[in-house]
Amino acid sequence: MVIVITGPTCVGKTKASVELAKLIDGEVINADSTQIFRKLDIATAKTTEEEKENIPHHLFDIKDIDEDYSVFDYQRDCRKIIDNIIKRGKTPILCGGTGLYIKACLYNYEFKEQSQKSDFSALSDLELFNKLKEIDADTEIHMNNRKRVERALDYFNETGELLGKIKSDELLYDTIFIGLTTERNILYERINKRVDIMLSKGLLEEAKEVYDSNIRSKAVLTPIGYKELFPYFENKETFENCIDLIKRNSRRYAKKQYTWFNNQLPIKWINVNFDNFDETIMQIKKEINLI
RNA sequence: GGCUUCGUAGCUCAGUCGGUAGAGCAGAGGACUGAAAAUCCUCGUGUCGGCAGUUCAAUUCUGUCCGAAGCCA
Repeated sequence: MVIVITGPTCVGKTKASVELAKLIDGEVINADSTQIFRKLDIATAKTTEEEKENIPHHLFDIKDIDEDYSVFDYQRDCRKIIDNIIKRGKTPILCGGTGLYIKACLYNYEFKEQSQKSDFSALSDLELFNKLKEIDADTEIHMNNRKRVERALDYFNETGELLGKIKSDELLYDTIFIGLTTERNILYERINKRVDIMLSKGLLEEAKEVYDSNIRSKAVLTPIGYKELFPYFENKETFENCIDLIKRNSRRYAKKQYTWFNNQLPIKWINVNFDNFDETIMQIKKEINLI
């Protein structure tokens, strides 16, 4: 059986995964797109060595920030590790908030091995969209979502299939999806407070290091907590405004995660008891035993 | 105490030469197969500070009261 511990940012997934692993002889697999990368520690709220409590952890710190990594890679890597853990008689616990990674790994998402990005830069958004309309007259992809329009065209050229109309509703593993949650305003307070805690742990220094590296890869520009501080390093924005932006983007991220989870995964939601976390762990355990 | 300016959406403000109002931000909802902490879409009724007057009609003009800021005593 595979256990997924997910939910919005800042609900205590990390802690829950370790506590649960201790209880059921499990191993934790990272399901967070940003914690894949080395050096991105504080901003991504990565599990520290101390927090791991000797529980095996997988897919953390496996790439440098100038390297590329995508859902395709994750699917391959994660499945390999899941199979290995199960073979050894232990329980894999996927822990993280990147819904797409979780779904791509556990469901019958089919990616083709050889994929190339075409150069569409000569075409305007409208021209590109019209090309997509030719192959898929009633596409649901919006014209302004250029990234996805381009991907749909490439996908059609490679596979002859229409992106967005692929079925992926078959679960490949016996899985239980646990979603940790709490009231929206409590979560937002926690997020705001955590950014301040991150600062006290050295977020500014970490961000400065990333900034000074001059690397502007996906790994650097995707997480919340670095790019927002760049204007401050360039004296274009006040420190306070940059920090507020980090908090705001984190709150929006949490909201978007709810939208995704509620519409894409069969999640069993559990209200976190922050004052008595053991009780929360017991609730998770109870859910697992029902299976 | 006197004078001046201001009071409009959760916040910052715009506007109505009198016909009950709209931007940005915040916020909410949604989409989702190689950037997913990404990318993209949709959503604005609020005693226009209170009361009274003029008017067919006042958030807009007038008076007064309340509140805020500034200047003069």
